[in-house]
Amino acid sequence: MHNFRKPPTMADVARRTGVSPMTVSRAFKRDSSVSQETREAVLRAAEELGYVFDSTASNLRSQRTDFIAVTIPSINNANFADTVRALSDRVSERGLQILLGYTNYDVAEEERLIEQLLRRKPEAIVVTGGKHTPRARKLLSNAGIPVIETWDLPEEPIGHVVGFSNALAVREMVDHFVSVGYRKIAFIGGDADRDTRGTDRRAGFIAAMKDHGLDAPRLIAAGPPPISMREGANAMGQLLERFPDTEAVICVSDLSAFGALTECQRRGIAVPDRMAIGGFGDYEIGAISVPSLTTINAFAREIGAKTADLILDVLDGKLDRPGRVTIRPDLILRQTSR
Amino acid sequence: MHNFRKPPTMADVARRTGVSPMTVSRAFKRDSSVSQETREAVLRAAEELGYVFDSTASNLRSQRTDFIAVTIPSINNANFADTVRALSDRVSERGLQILLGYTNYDVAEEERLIEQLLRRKPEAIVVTGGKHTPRARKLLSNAGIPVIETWDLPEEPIGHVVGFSNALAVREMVDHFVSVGYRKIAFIGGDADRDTRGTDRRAGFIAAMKDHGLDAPRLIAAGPPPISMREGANAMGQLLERFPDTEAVICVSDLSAFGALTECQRRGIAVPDRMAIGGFGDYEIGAISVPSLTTINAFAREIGAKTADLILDVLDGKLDRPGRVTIRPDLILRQTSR
DNA sequence: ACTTGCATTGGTAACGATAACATGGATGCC
DNA sequence: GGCATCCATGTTATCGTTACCAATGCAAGT
Repeated sequence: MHNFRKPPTMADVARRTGVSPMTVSRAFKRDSSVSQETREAVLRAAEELGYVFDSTASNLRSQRTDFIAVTIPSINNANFADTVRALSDRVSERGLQILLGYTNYDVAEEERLIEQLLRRKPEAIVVTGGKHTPRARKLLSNAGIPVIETWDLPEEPIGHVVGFSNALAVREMVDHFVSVGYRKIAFIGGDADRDTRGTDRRAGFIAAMKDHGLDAPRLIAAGPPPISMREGANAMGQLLERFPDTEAVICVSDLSAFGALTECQRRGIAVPDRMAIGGFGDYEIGAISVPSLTTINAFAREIGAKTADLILDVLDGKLDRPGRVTIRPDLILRQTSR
Repeated sequence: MHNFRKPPTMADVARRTGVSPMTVSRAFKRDSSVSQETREAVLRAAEELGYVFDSTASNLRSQRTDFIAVTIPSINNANFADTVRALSDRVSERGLQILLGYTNYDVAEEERLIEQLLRRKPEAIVVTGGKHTPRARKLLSNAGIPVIETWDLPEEPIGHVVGFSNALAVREMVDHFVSVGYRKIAFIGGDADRDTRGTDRRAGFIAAMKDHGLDAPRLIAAGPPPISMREGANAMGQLLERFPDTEAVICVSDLSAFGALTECQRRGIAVPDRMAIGGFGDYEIGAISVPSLTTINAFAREIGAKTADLILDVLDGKLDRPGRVTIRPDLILRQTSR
């Protein structure tokens, strides 16, 4: 079963093929100049020996790992997964591989993760969000590789940015809700000090309400992020008890919005007639639930794709100053609201 | 912004601290013997210089990467994400890092991915499923590292196994459905030739039906995996048109089951009275939807945790023969069935 | 006093690929 | 024919860390 001999190296393959190790190295590269027959002979010998290319040596000597480091808050979130998938698909065409880590929505954890990832010497690093510890900022700035902040529009970006304003996106929903007559509007989100995007959305909500001359006392904190469906349901329960006259609620994500919807269904509260609901993120569930969810499409896949384009441009030297790609989220009106 | 000097190495830190590079190296390891004050001096000097440990050199020299390679069918699936998270949390305590790749439910893609991952010289490799191309099997066998197949119970495992029988799990649901009186039971799954776990579940369904003396002509193929909520809804539509007298349907996952449920809701079909629905995977949505979904808990997190335990045992030399950890999925009865 | 043992530190070589440069031979052009 | 050019391949040194072995100093034990 196990093979206890030392695994073969390029030197072994070279000896067997009757060429130099350098030629073997070239044969394993895409576009190096090796004759067709030599390459085939090398690859055949490699296959016979069971040779497996050793990236670790290549990484050290060439000072290239072909890693793109990525941090996301949670591995179990369809929005971030969409972004990573689009990013991964795009950069893998160019031989780059994603090195993924998750922060649990915690900037201290993010700092640890960033340090760990940078040790692996990635070609670029993509972080979700624009809020970081001072040390994390410093690590990123000094890393000497492209840094891309996503899912946010930081005022003082570290390097490149591909994102959108969470506050403005929610504002758009508030504007619409007010325009169709809702006044007593609530917000369901996470605890203020953890989920920075959620906090931005809440801030956007409050500011927008204010601009319409409306107070915003109906704020339900559903716990530390991520806010699950279950927590959304519980929050809706709280909301109905504390502010029974609420007409509409905006939730920090479609997941909590769906949970809130189910709570209404369990309590026999008509949606949207007695209670309107808005979500965020355009998750699949919002499109298919009955009633379907009014939500905001943040174009998760597009964020990933544009991030990939940006990285490739920078690595190709086609972009020498920080790029700033702004995504415009889209309000999607469905059955849970007028 | 960018720092164009060559980044500092251990030698630079050593010079600044007034010790040898070897001592710097030791100071960066957890349990190496360096005096407390030396370590602190080294770390201080490193911080001042902005030194970042270079894993690539370490990996080559020590022949250790501290990577655990993992392949999953899709990055956007809560079950696999749960497994990866549990695995990651557990092994990261020991300084190991997950190197993740996804196969798009395709064994050819899996083969490419496995080869790519093995080049990075991981300490162990975890694959989802027990079906692979012959070359992939060979690559894994010859890799000289622990191989763990998960989410399945292959008859001829390559190395270790942490999984369950997809066929038996579905059988349990069929047994229950029959015991409470359903006879005309359908199955909604993916196309037969791609999703191997889905195919196993379908096979388990057919076999179980047969054992009850029941035919199983009501098989809806909803397309290539993964089967989304939308596809589940479409499949339910097809089912209702082709087999209108169906009493119950078992879906390949909770996602398609929820989609099927919503289609019933749109068509005014009472669940479970006129149509019972069963899912698979115990996703959050199944617990919270109205009505809540009868499903099968495959213990995704436990698979990840036990895989981690197994890997750590093997790496510690505490396990010298292939391990086989069998998970027993659990039938969860909820409101979409009797 | 002398050995033994431990804790701490240092010197040297090596991990396995490839960047940089060099070379031999074929081909093209005037 | 002579010279430039290009293609395919070889030689040498090196990327930055750490395994391995050695050495020093000091405390404890006999």
